[in-house]
Amino acid sequence: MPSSNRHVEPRRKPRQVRAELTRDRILTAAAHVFSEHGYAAGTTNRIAEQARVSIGSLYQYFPNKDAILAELLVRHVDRGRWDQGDRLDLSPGTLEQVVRALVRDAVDNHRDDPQLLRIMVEEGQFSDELRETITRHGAQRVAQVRELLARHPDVHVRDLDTAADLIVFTVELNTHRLAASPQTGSIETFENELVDMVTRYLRG
Amino acid sequence: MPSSNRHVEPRRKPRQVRAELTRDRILTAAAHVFSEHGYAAGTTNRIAEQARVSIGSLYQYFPNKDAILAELLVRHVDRGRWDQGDRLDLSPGTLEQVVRALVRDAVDNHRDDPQLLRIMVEEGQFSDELRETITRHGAQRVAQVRELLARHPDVHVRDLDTAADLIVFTVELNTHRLAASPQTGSIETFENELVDMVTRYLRG
DNA sequence: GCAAAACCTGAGCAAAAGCTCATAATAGTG
DNA sequence: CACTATTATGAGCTTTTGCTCAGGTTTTGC
Repeated sequence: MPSSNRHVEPRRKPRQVRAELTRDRILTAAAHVFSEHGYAAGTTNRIAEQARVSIGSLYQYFPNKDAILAELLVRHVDRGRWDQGDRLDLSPGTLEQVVRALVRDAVDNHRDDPQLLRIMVEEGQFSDELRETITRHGAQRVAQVRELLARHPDVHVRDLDTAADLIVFTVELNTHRLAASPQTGSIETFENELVDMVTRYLRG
Repeated sequence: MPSSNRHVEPRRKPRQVRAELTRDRILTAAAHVFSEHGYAAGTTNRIAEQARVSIGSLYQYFPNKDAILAELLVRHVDRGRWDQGDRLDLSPGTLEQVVRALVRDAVDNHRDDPQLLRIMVEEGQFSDELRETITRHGAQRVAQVRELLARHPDVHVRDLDTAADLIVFTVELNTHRLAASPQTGSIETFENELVDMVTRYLRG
């Protein structure tokens, strides 16, 4: 392929509704194709085909393939920010209730397309700026959970930082897996056990 | 690229030592290149270059790119099988000791090249047969852990199957992460917390 | 209704990557 | 040493794929 990343800025800015629609069709198709075939095998032609749009149209709205993935990631992060603090901030109740809220939050955040998220995080070649955003986003969440734990009287662990890190990651990954693979056991059972594990850990 | 997977059988069978050596050089180089650049960007030419071997030689021992990854995976699985039961079978001691052994085992199993393992599992396009092998291998391990838990008097969980599944996966994934990313905190601290989490969970 | 702007199309170009094959070099054998 | 089997080489063929551009269609503004 020709050297990627030649253009960096977006192309045309949609001015008509149908253009906005086309853009959305492309993004939806891209999400579908990427999560189905992976980033490398998700060709731009395949995306255009899936979107029922000509390849030319695709390149009117996105300077290159990377930009499409980047846009998908930005959208995901934005949506995450939207309902971020809601459930967690000042969430009261027993430790178990807090943990359960945490798990539910993670599940909700991955409901749309877990495969895609995985690909975005693991296969995408992003700019340093975007990578920075991702990292900061993760760190922010860990910090948020840390504060939550610090405030709860029932939490007894040696090191709050490590604990927050550990449980955020554990919940995240198990959620990934739960959503991604056709699970053998029931979802509720798994959620209960996960909540139990984290809760008992935090209780000391 | 030309349609992959045209040949399925291996090519030449090495009859001289130097051939065996070349084959090994290729595999070693492939492991290096794949874990460095990912599967898609790990080109066969790059592998050959890294192995200081001509591209022609590479294709004398491997029918196509996929076969190289497949061979790497087979080798990994075989090596895993080798020291599988050793530490775990009939491992005595407190629950915490058992769990710690479990964690150490996972760490050891990923020590060689965690990046590569990730790529093999997540980016590789394997035959159904090979996928079957991977799945069976995982299920076997879960079953093994399940038995271990069943035997220990201090284990109190609602559902042994789910518990075994949960902790195998959790330990696995956290190990992945620990090994793959330049960790912020110390390794020991993280291991201790992970062990604590699992132990407290199992204790009920 | 009409011109301009916005939008869409898809054949095809150029680079990249998988892979082949004719030929050369090396190792084994008597 | 001579002869054969095995192994190694790398220029280059072929396919794939990211992406362009010349030209057509639709929408908007007047």
